[in-house]
Amino acid sequence: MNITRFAPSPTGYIHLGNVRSAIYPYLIAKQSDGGKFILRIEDTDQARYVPGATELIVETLTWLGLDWDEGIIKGGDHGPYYQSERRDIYHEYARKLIATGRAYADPTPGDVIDAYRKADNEAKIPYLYRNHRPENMDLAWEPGIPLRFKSEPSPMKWHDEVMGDLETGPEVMDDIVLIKKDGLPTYNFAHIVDDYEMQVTHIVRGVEYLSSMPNYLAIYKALDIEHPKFVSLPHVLAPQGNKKLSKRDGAKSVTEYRDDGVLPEAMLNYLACLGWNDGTEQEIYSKEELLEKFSIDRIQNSGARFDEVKLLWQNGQWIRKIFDEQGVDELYSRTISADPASISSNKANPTRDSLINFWPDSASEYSDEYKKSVLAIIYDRLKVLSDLREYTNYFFEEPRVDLEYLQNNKFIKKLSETEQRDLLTAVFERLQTISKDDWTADNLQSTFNELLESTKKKPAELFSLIRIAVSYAPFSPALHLTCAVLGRDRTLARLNATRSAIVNDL
RNA sequence: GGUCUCGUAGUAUAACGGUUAGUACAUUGGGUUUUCAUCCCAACAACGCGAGUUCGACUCUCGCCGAGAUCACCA
Repeated sequence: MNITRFAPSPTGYIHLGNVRSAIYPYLIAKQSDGGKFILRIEDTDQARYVPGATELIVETLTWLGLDWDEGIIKGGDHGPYYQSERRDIYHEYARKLIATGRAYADPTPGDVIDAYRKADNEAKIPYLYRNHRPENMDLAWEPGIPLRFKSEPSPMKWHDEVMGDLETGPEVMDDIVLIKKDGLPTYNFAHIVDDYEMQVTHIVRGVEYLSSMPNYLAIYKALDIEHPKFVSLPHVLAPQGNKKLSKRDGAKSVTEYRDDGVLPEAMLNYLACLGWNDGTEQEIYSKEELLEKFSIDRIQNSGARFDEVKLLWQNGQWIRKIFDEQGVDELYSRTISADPASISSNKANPTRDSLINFWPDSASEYSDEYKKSVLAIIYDRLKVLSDLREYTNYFFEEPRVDLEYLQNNKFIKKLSETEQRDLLTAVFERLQTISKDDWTADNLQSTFNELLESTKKKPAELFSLIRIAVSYAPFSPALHLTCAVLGRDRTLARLNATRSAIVNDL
């Protein structure tokens, strides 16, 4: 049975680099029988605390469908799940270390410590606090005085589930701070206590913690507790350069992608496969398939670059997949609400922007049924749902007649204006004979084919002319489908409007 | 600087020590009764370098080079 946790600090939004360290532990926990995924908030640094960050974390996980079994909001047997509320627990463990002589109170002022560091750096010797231990090592500790670990340097060996067998020499072990002046623990100490208390079996975190491992291992040993398995994830790199993805360099938050119309399925799929694969050539994975196929030993151990183009490609695949497998109603529900799940499952914590509308403003006065019929013919060319705003205007508002549009078209510009007028007249008159009841895509298709014969025009010429006359858009779905959805009245009116404009121009 | 990690096409990746080094995105070209997109076909394009082990190395070992991480009373 695997117990894992996602333990972010509430210091801002969650970007793509962070989410993977939520997805993988989620998969590891949920693919084992009775496994648990815990959400713990590491808020021991009050200076970096950003109001609203916790809500954003909850919102992101909920949107991605990474529901936790234990943690904030939900509760559980090992709470509280905010580290700031677990002070007494940390102090209890701290006193154990003091009792065994493995921790000491250190009142040395910060500026003195800085001076040590500066001197060592200038002397070009590695700065290690253990070389500067205070004179009085027996000072009684009480909250208000920093508490340090008393290291006993030795070589360390350990196993990492991703990186393999690792080892370091004694030179990296030091007297790290366990409890800060404000009485709260450092991450270094807090996570060890919490993971033990919460019975975590796998610590999944970024490789940046690798260099602290020897110190952590020493603390586990000093506390005489077993450590969980370590799963170190390589970095997600920014599109440019070789830096890891970071907020500083403008990494977008997960919620920004949601607001652009990226589906949670696609985000989960893309990120899970960034640095992991199951050895087959499969590209599209649902959450269920990931749960079935994910394995720690196939996690990549080199950094992976984030590629937005591929994310958007996968999103396009997912838009089609959802339409094909779950139907237009399901896809439509995604276009009017980015996250229906968060609204129902998270009433206690209503989130900002939980209702997102991806349609053009002019669509608001149209029925759901009409919008669904538009969606059904345009969905297979969407990369993100917000493409609807640009691609579907002409279904909801009258396009502006612009003859230049015709003149700039590579097919239509070959036709004279009189030819254009005559063709539109012919099309108009033929379509007029179709009754409202018979105005179906199939009938329109055969009618257009008839017109092709009777006018002796190439499809590229005739269809482009009609297409532009009814849409004035750079592109549109297949002509017969577009006209069928637009309806008889609108199609005829638009053909007529363009024809009149040409006549006036002559 | 110390310590640690990583290194297959532009990107993400595959390949019991034996393959014409595979796949996907991107790019380029072509095909489908219109456009854009989808879809289909094709092309381009990679084992960082050097030794060693071996009949044979992308794969194992060592060195080098390159890239990254970390060295806080931040996580």
